Amino acid sequence: MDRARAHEAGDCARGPEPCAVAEVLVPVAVDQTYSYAIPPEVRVAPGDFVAVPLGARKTYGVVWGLGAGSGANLKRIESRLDFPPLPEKLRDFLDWVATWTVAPRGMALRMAAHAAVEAGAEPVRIGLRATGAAPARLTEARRRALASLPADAPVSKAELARLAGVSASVIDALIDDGALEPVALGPEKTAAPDPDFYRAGLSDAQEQAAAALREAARQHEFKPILLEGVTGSGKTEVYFEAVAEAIAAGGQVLILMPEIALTSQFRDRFARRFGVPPAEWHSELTPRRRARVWRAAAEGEAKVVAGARSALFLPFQNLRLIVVDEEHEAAYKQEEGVIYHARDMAVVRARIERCAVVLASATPSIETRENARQGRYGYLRLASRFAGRQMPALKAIDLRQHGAARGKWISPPLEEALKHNLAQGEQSLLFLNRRGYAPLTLCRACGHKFECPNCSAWLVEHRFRRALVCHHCGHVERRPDVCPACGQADTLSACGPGVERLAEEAAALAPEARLLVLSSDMPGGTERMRAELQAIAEQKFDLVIGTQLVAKGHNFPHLTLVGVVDADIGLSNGDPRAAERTFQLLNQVAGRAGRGEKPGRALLQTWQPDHPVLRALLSGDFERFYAEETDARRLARLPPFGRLAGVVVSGSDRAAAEVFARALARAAIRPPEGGGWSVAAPGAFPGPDDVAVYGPVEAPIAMVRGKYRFRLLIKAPRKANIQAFLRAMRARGPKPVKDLKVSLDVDPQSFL
DNA sequence: AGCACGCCGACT
DNA sequence: GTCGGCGTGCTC
Repeated sequence: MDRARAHEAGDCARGPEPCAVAEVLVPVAVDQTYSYAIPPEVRVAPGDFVAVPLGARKTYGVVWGLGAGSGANLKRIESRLDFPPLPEKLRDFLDWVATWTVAPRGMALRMAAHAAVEAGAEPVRIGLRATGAAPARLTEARRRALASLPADAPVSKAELARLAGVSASVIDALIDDGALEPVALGPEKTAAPDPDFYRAGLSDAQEQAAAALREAARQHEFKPILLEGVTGSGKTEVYFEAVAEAIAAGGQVLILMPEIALTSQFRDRFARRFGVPPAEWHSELTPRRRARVWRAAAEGEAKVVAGARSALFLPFQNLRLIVVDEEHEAAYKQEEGVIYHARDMAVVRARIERCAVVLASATPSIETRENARQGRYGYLRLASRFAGRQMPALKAIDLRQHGAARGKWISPPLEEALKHNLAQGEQSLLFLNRRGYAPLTLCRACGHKFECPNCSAWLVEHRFRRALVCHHCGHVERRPDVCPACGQADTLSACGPGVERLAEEAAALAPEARLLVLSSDMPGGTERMRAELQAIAEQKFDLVIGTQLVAKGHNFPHLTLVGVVDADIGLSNGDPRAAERTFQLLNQVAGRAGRGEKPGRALLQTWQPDHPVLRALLSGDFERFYAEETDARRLARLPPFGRLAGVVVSGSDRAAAEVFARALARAAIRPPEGGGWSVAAPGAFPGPDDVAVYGPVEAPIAMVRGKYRFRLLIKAPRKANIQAFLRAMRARGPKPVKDLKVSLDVDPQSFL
C-alpha cells in the first residue's frame, strides 16, 4: 500500500515514524487549518476531535482533512478526544458560514464545538444491583430496600432510597454488607417523541398544507417552503405533521425559535402532541446539559431539538427537517462574534443536509415572500383562523382628535373600551414597546438630563427598582431625590411613558382589575415568565401590560381586547425595514386577541392613521402592502434585489475611529485591478452594476459601552461577490491599532 | 480567542 | 532597581 492510500484507509498507525499530517482547525480567530503530525499511536479521521499544542497552550481542534508528507518538523497531535466526530456536512456548513460572513473559520468551529468540549467529561452515574448475597442482619428497612430494587435495571442510590422510603444510610449499610453492589450506569435515556401520540383534528386547509409538508419531510431532498398563516391559523399543528413524518422516517428535526421565552411554552405544546418534550437548546442551559444535548444530537439520540439560533450548529447525524418558526423575527440575527442570520443559514444548512426547511410566519419577511413568489421556495397558505374563529377587528384611534390628557397615554376611546371589556369580565392587553417607567428623566429647575456615562443615551427610570438604567450597556444607578446638577429637591420629572408608568395609569382607571406588567427584564427569569404566561392563559389577570414579549406566539384564549398605546413607534427611524417591522409587530400583537371562543378586537392609537402600514393593517389588504414594499425595495436595489454589508469601526478614541473609517472607505472606493467590480464615484448615483460605498457616518447612538462607532454601508448588485469586496477592502485598508475594531456585517438587519 | 513579548510608568 | 499595565503579534 502506498502512502497516500494508507492515509485514506486511516491506516497510518503502522510504522514507527509519524507517517502523516492532519489539517486541524482550531477554535481561534484564524481562517487556515494548521498542519500537525499524527503520531503512530493515534488514529484520526476527518471530523475527529483532537488535543493539540498551540503556541504556549494546549487546545482542542477538529481534523478538517488529512495531508501528505512526513510531518517531520511539525508539532504533533497529542491525542484523539472522546467526542463524536463532527459530521462532514456540518464541516461543509461551517466553511460555508465562515465564507459568507467573512469570519475566520476557527470562530465558526467554536460555535459548533464549544458546547461539547467546555463541560468536560460526563460524571459516571452509579447504580445499584443485588448481588444475591443475604445481608448479615435483615432489618425491616433493609428488607424494604431489597424488595424495592427493580429486577431488570439498576437504580441510583437516591432513587432506591426514595422508592423504599428509607434513608441513604440503610443503602450504604447494605453495600457494606455485600448485599448490593455498585455498577456504572450508561447515559440517561430519554424517551423518543411518538409521532402518533396525539393526533389533533386538522381543518381541511390545515390538512392540505400538512400533506405537502409531510411529503417534503419524506423526500430527504433540499426543499424550502414558506408556511404563511394568519395568527391563530394553527401553523404549529401543521408543521408538527412534518415533524411526525420526519421522525417516523428515522430522521432528526431542528425547530428554531426566535427567543427562549418562547421555548418553554412551546415545550408543553410539543409534549401534548408527541408525548415527551423536545430536547432544548439555548443560552440559559448549564454547560453540562448543553454537552448532553450536543452529544444526543451527534449520536442521533435526540430526535427533535427545539432551540434558539445557535442550535443551527448542532452536529445532527441525520437531519430531515428544519423549522424556522416566526421566520421574520429580527432576533434570528446574531449581532456579535460571527454575525449571521439564522433563518438564511438554516436554508443553507438544509441545502447541504438535503432536507426540508419550513419557514413559518403570519407576516413573512419581504425576502422570504419574494423567494416564494419567484418559485425558489414552496408556498403554503392558511388564510383563516382555526375552528372558524374570526380575525380580530382592527380600528385606529386618531390621536389628533382623541388625544390623551397631559401626562397620560390612554386616550378616552381606549379608556372606554378597556372599562367596557373589564365590566364584561373579559381580559385585555395594553401593548407598549418600552420597558421601565419613563425613557427620560430631567430636572425641571435646571434642565439636567440623566445620561449614561458609557453610552450617548438617556437613562431609563425603573421606578419599581428605584433605579435609572441604561438599556444599551446595563449601567444602573440609584435614582436620587435631589438633582445632581443644581441640588434642588423634588424637581426631577419623568418624561414619556414606559410599561410601568402605563400600569400606574391603568390601575387608576380600573383599581379593581387584576393587573400584570410583563417585560423582558422581569425578575425571576425564564421560569417566572413561563408561570406568568400560563397564568394569563388561565385568566388569572384581567389586564396585561406588556412589551413586545407578549406579542410573540403566545396563546391567550381569554383575551378579547388589545390596545396598542403607540402604533407609531419605530415608523420613523431611518431603517429600510422600519415599515415592514412595524407591520409585523402590530399584526402580531393584534393577533393575540380573539383566539378563544369570543371574538377579539384591537385598537391602535396613532398620530398617522393614513400611514401605509396603518392602512394595510386596518384594511387587511396585506397583498397591497407587500407589493408596495417589495416595489420600493426593487427600485432602491435593496435586499433581496441587491446586497448590503455594514462595516462598523469602533474604538474609545472617537477621532481615531473616524479617521480609520475614512481610510477604509477610501480603500474600498479604489479597488484593486481586476477585482471584478466597479465602484461608483463618491456622491455619484451608482449604476446598476456598481458597488456603492456610503459613509462613514457616526452611529445614531454615538457611544455605546464607552466605544465610539462609525459606520460604512456597502451596497452591491445581487450578483456581486460582496464578501470578496469586503476582504479586499480590509486587506487594502490600514491595520487597526490600539483598541480600534472593525466588524463586518453581511446583510445587516440593524442600522444602529 | 489566548498567551507571550515588549515597552512604559509607579513603588515594595 | 522590579512589578504590572496594556498594545502587538502569533499560533502548524
